[in-house]
Amino acid sequence: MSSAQPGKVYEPAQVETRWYRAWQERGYFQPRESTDAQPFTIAIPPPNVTGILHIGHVLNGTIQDILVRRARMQGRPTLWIPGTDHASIATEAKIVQKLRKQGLTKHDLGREKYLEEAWAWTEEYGGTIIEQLKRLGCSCDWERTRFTMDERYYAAVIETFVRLYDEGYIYRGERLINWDPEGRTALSDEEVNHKETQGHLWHFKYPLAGGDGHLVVATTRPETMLGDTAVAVHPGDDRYSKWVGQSVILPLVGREIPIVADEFVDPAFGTGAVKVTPAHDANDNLLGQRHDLEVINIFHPDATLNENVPEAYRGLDRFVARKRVVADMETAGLLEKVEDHVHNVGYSERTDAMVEPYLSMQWFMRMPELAAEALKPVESGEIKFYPDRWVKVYRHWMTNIRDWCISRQLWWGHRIPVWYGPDEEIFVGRTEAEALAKAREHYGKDDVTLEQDPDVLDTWFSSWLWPFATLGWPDTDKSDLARFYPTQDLVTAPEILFFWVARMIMAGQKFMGKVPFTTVYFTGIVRDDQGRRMSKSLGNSPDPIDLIDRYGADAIRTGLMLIAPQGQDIIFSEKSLELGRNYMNKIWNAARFVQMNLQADSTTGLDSIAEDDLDIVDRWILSRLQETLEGVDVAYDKYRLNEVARLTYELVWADYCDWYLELAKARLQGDDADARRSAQVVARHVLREMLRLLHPFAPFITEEIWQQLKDGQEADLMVSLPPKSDPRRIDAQATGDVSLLQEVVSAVRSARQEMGVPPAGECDLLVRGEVAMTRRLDPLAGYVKRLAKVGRLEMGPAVEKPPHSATAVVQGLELFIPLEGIIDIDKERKRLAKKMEEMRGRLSAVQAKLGNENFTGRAPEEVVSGMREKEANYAESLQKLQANHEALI
RNA sequence: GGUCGAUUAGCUCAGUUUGGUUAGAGCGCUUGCUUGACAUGCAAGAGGUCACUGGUUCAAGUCCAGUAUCGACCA
Repeated sequence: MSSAQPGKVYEPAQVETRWYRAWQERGYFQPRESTDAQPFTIAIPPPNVTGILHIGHVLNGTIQDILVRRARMQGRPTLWIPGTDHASIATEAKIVQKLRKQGLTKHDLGREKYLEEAWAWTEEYGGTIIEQLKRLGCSCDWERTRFTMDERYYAAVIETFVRLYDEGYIYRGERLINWDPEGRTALSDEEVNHKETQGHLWHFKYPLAGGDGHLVVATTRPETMLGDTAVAVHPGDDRYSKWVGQSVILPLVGREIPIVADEFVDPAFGTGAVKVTPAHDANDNLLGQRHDLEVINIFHPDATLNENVPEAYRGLDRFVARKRVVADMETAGLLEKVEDHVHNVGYSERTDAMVEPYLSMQWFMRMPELAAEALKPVESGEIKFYPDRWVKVYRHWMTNIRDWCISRQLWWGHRIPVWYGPDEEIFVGRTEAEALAKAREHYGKDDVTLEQDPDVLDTWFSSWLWPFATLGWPDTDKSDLARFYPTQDLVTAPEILFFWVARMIMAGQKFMGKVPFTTVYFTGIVRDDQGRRMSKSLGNSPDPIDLIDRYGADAIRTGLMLIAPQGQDIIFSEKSLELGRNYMNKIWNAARFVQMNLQADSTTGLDSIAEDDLDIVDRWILSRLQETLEGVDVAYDKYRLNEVARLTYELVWADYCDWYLELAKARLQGDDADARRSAQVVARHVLREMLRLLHPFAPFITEEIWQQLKDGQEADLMVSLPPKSDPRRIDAQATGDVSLLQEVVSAVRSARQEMGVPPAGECDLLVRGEVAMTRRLDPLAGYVKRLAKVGRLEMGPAVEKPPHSATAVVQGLELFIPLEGIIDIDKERKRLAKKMEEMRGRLSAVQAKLGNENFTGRAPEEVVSGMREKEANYAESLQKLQANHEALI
């Protein structure tokens, strides 16, 4: 693969498509064949099949790809399984909406035709998000892409239902469930979002049946009064105790209903008397059971009123009915007052319709045992959460869990494998034939007609199998399953901790006998620059593909990771993408520079240079590289990817580009052939190691540069090795001396700039200090001259301060820059005064500590001696600054 | 109401796990620079009572308690 002469500005578009295709063609996304190394597997959190990529997916996908690419470079057989889920309710809502535009309902079409529509929809929009993930650079094994409605996956879902039913975990019952009148389906508790809503508290008078006076009840939902079957008060409430056991006449309906006493009633809320609607409120339902109250359902499935209410209200929508009831009560003189009231109202996760507690026959899964089992590995640390505070949230949910309503009144999904006999007898089977066989045996005859349950299963009832159903379960002998289960890391948003993560753990234990992963990384939420959650309705969600077009995938990945601390929300702004883009451009140009300086004999490894031939700045950058590698390993172990990104960024930009390459120029552009070659080899070596380090974050640009720098026979970077750690490269002497050099250079630059020395002109520099110090600086003199634009450099203990010079003090060294005719004495005096001020501050802070006997007596010896050393240094510096300040003429 | 998180420079955030240099970065701002890799750049500079109040400690941005504000989840 060849590319044109690299330009000054990195252009990602062409590089990215070219490399993605090449990797795919070379089969790098598939796990390597068996090696001794332990496989590394990640199952993607399946996005909705008809969904499109948003910035949250970008964050999530980037993190997974970083982990996967690192593992792959480490030589592990690596598998990232991609796929999508069918998003039963969301997809169905879209299709129903589309049909509505054509004036049709799904019932007009019939189940079969409807499902054809759904599949057509899936074909049309499905796969978009998969293509988008490719643009991001995700190294998923696309040949193993799975969909929860695939034939094999479907069979796995049915299999689990049958097994769980046979074991008694799944049962059918009439319960008060969360009903979504928009989607016209039951929901699980987790699919209900509670939002604070501004409402009212209406005070209604209910006349006593005895004909003498009335009771006042307060309610937030007036329309449900039509289904009231009691009024309740607290048993200890003196205001009402005389009426307990009597009854009231329900206004507008005329029904006589009892007044009951129940501990549940809060005497302090409203009037202390509440209306009781057992069919439409969870608490009222429990109360109704205790008092054996009648249960009157007043709603149709679409939340219009049914035949159980007076004729005038029938067919009205619940919100229309609310107004009508209030108006009628007012007309009847029974509305005492209305108060503003903020309360929590449940809304459907998917359709945002107000959820109606609704009495209905549904299928449920018994949860407490599964939950107790699934709590153990998280408590014991077998599964680790990052950040670990989610353990507490998990524990709370797992110990307060309720049974899971798994049936949905939808058609798009896995149809419940239950058939009913003419007498409603239940037959469960993997196929109709299996159910029929059971039925024939049960009834003792062949001529049996069965009807299948029309409902489908909750989407999460299929995605909880994701880590093993994607690998071929229930075919347990399939090699994928044996080889890649359990997976290692899961990367997901905390909002689906209960929906998905917890249930996957349960399913893994139940069906595989092993937990499905060992690490769960919870990402934060990506917010806009005003801190708001990204959402379609707000229109504040940028299109990631557009961003990739404009900045490049690498820039987005690195930009995002630099600002994404583990598990914290991210305030997204294009500024961070600019940062990423500039960073990529920086690397590009560093590589360009290195290449421009390479000669045929310098494309060799570091070991081609004798240790003695390494310059001190070579030893320094190699030491910095090593420090970074060690820090990066620690950060990876703790899943602190932003720290990995930051450490790498600092090495690349601050150490390598700003200092090392600038320092190396002296040799690269000099006449000494050996020095030139060693600089080339080290510059190339460190660059290559940085490419390895950065590859998981920025796969495209690193591969592109790698190809330009690699030896002919070397592997592509993506399947190459991680950077090689070598603790012997840590070099304290080089680090110390180079940092002295940096301080001297910075001090001279600062004085020059502040005194207004023309940038192009050279100045002289005189350094006065002890021989031990100047000797350290001696070999670096050439670098000082070059970087600080110094002409004549003189060092020694006896150096005289020339008149009219600017001064600086660095680590006890006095720097004099003669500026005859240029220096502004006043300005220099102020500059020095400021430095002295700063130094006095430090000195007095240190002296305060040392003056405290408790400190000298109780702090560790090395802290105290360190402090004394500091005191001496500060005092010396201050004294020198002061002397120079006074001597300023 | 319960639980958890956040509060550090004008803005966005690191740093808090394991208390001990002069609290860092990017953006923005000021000044200078067409420096033979890069103006998507280089150099220099300004900018911080680390939300508040107490406590522990020789020592607190860091540990503990409380308060305030914002946010998330649960009820």
